[in-house]
Amino acid sequence: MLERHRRGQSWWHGKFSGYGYKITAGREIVLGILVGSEKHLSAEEIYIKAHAINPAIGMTTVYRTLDILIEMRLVNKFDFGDGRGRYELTEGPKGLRHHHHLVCTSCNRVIDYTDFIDEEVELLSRTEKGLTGKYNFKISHHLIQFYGLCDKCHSGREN
Amino acid sequence: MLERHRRGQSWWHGKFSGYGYKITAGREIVLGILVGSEKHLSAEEIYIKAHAINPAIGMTTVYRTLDILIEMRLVNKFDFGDGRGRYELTEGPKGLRHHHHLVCTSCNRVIDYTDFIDEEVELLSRTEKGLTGKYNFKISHHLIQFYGLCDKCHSGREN
DNA sequence: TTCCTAAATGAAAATGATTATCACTTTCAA
DNA sequence: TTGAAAGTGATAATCATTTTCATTTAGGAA
Ligand SMILES: [Zn+2]
Ligand SMILES: [Zn+2]
Ligand SMILES: [Zn+2]
Ligand SMILES: [Zn+2]
Repeated sequence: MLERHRRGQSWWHGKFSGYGYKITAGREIVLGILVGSEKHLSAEEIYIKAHAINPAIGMTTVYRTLDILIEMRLVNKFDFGDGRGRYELTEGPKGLRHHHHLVCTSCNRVIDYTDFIDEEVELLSRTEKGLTGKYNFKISHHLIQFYGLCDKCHSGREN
Repeated sequence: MLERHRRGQSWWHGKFSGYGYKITAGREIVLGILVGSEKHLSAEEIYIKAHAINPAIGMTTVYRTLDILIEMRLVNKFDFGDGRGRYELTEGPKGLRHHHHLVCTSCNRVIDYTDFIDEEVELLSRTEKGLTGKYNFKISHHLIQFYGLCDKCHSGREN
């Protein structure tokens, strides 16, 4: 699960061709940026980084690449309430763990947490099974977010 | 918990003034529309209904009213991936039950489900407690969505 | 009830993220 | 090597949401 990373061919090459997509410089750079950051990047932030690496890359390619990465389930898109999409690798290489989010409704800060994840995921998979049966829905992934006020935003208030 | 609904004063009047907001015709109509629909309405859909009731109501008021309803935790805003916000009453009058969503990534259909909710909510409240302690985060609400393909969208495909 | 002022409003313009267009370039299988 | 299909960037277009600002209104005080 980890040793395929040091092949000459990057681990995602097979995935791309499996979906009928070509491997291009722009796509490699965008994916590389996501692999290299822990943060939840916006399309523009990715564009700036990509553009710094190779100024030939345009915004359009960033969006289009993100779309196919999402389709291939390599990337998740989130909405944290700040008016722009936020992109993050699904659990992938780098030992990135599956996690959920705490979102501050005041300052939009996002905290990843992995505590309680095992229990949550266990319940989710049971729920998934039930829902799949009852609604004949083919579930591919889930989203869990808690909203509230982070420490900085609720200190100094009474309620 | 239910008897206050048949007062002359609507049940939400206290809530508005408690937050320092005035009660206006536009706000009453917007809230009334949300109370009267099961669907997850977009701002524009609400605007159209509101405008039909009272043509003086503008789009701006719809957005502004939704903002304060969210602030008062009477309404939740969702993102189902179709590029526009979707608004729905939180559990309120009408015996509206707390529920979660199944979102079809192909046709954007949304199914509310309440099955398994009790178990989920029980786990969530334990998780909440843990997260509140560890991250000093004041949690006010949560979001759970499952994504996948609805029956219509995955019939006739192999994977 | 009348008055007064902060709050609320609508129309219109502005914003800003995302998407569509289209002529040009690149990939890759044959 | 080559050609068709896929990919691309610059630019314009879209379109949901927000801002602006002159005007109206809600609701507490008198
Ligand atoms: Zn905060
Ligand atoms: Zn995250
Ligand atoms: Zn569907
Ligand atoms: Zn719902």
